[in-house]
Amino acid sequence: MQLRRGDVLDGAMAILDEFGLADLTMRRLASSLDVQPGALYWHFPNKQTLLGALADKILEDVDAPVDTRTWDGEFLELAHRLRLALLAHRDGAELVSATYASRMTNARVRESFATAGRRSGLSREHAELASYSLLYYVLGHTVDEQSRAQMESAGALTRAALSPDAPHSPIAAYDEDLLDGDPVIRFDFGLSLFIDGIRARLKETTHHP
Amino acid sequence: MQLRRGDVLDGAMAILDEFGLADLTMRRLASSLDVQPGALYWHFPNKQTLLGALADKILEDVDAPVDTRTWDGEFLELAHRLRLALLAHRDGAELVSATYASRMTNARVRESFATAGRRSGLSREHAELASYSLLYYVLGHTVDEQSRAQMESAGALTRAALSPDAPHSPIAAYDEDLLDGDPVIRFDFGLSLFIDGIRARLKETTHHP
DNA sequence: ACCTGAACACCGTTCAAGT
DNA sequence: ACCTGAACACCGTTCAAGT
Repeated sequence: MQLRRGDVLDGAMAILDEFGLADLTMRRLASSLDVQPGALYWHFPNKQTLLGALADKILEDVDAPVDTRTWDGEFLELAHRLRLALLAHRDGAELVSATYASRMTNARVRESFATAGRRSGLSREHAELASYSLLYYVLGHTVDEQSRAQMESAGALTRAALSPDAPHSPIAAYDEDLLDGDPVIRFDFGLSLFIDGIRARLKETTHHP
Repeated sequence: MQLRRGDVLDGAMAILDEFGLADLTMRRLASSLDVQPGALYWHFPNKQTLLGALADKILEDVDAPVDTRTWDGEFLELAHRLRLALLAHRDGAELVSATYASRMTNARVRESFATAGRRSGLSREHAELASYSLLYYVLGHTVDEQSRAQMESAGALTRAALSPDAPHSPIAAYDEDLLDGDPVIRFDFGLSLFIDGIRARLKETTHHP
């Protein structure tokens, strides 16, 4: 039977989940689908585009309508959904973050953030800016969280083993306990910083009109 | 004369600045230094470590002592320094962001953020968490800003030309003007969100002790 | 101690030719 | 329309052997 665009994407997702982003090569993907590498280039112009489509698939349901009456609840819901979608696939955060940076993924999630920002009372410009800030935070946090989790499951690597050059600074040492806290609580802290920041901005502009 | 570790780093930085991260390969670096590729592996165990050292060099002066009496001024100063240091080299933001994610760069900048957070009155735990949030924001913002600037200087590529698959959504259309605003103002907006968020948290804990 | 030469095991992409 | 075969121009890394 013929190879379909969807099959290529499914095969790519399977390799991602099982072996990670580093092993997701066009050649490996081709051989897992029992075709020659060149065959993939009939369905996708290049690897970057394929990864973009994969990122879109990961983010598929994140921007579904939110059932909340408060704007801050909407932010929280969207941010949590995004985080969970990224964590649902091995290297998911890294993949989406990289394809977002290369503008190969659609920006629907960010637009949802912006819509929530408008609902809060922010101007269009400020809502847009806030949406970028929030996206950067969620992506950065989740890339970090996921890579830490994967390092741990890969055999409890120490910081020293990973960067033998850098002297283990005394400040870095007391990090440990914090890094081991509940990831959702850590995530929510940054989120609350943002939301409180937005709230402060709203008060400012409504008090002297 | 003999090849020194510093020469390798200088050569790497020269390639980065002239040709970008994608062209910074071990083979290209070796030939620019008139040595065989294998020679580099006497000075650095692998490419990742070399990039880590390069990232550290880019961040060298960011965490110098800050001469400000207010904690928010300290945050602003550090964040601005970090942004400028990243923008000072082609693909600097991408490089530092990637090596930070792979934990091959020392985290001194983040620790400076954390110190400023403590000075504001935040608990150690909250100061640490805030420092991560701020770092994610600055890195994400600056990667985005730099890649946009480089796209523009590379010949005014349109969004459509870069991602021919994704339908140009109507919402994305009114972005344009915002994206063209003063980058520093855009940057400061996100920063102020954070700082106001921290301020809100401080009020909370000091009002009912 | 520091580097060469040469190999190993890969990459992404292109494209004439086949069906 | 969809894919094969085969090539092109690269990668990072290793390691015996040289000086």
